[in-house]
Amino acid sequence: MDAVFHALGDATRRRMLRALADGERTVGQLAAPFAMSLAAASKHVRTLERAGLVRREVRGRTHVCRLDPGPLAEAHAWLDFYAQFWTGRLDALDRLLRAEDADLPPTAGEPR
Amino acid sequence: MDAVFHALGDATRRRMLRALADGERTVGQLAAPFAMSLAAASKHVRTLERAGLVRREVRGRTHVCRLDPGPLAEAHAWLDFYAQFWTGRLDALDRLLRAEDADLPPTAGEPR
DNA sequence: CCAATATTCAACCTAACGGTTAACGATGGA
DNA sequence: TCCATCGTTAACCGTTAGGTTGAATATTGG
Repeated sequence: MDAVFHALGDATRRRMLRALADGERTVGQLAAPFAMSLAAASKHVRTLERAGLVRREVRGRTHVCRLDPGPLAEAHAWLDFYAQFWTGRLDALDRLLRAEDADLPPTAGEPR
Repeated sequence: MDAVFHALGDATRRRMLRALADGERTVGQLAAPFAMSLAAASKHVRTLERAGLVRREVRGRTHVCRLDPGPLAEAHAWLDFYAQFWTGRLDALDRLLRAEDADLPPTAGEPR
């Protein structure tokens, strides 16, 4: 999760993902739109790969990348928890029910 | 967007958000569950604040924080674009239609 | 007024990030 | 075979991140 959000926290990498949403891309193709060295772009691809967002297939001398949406789905699901706060119906009971599966219970009942 | 995903890319800050989902918390209350100095926790709160995820109200000598779900909704919407890849119905036409409002068109039509 | 509390600030450390350039390895094509 | 291409690796650089400690600031309560 850390790695996923960290990977998404960079506009270059987000744009690479957008490119991959249109289909397979080689590292060179992913790098092309950016005013940076291929080596730098290669590092971004590796970051996406380590986050599980990209899978790579070495075809000859080119590395073909494709999107792995799994971690994106997880991130989406994580954010889903907070949907109660931006959708109109933020029912207090509903929020309380969902609070049961929170990360930790160290800051328990309503303080102050 | 960079700041939002970056803020989410740290487990400490994600847990702080979870705490805030249960209601207002002071900086001290947010810091309590963690084995780190208050100063360190204070930095995390500031990071969340700069990302727009937290709003702070100085009440006397305590700083009361509450969740601002706006940026979370934006992040959620950004990820929504990729939902087509993890939901069963990844219709090629649908994907093409959505691709129109992509970040940039530099890597245009299907290469290779 | 004084002391405790809540929080930030400043200085410092180490590690990671994002970028560069240069060299290397492997592949593909003439 | 020779050379251009694709991509990674390594070394380096400046900046940022995340943590510490210690001092400063403001507020509250007695």
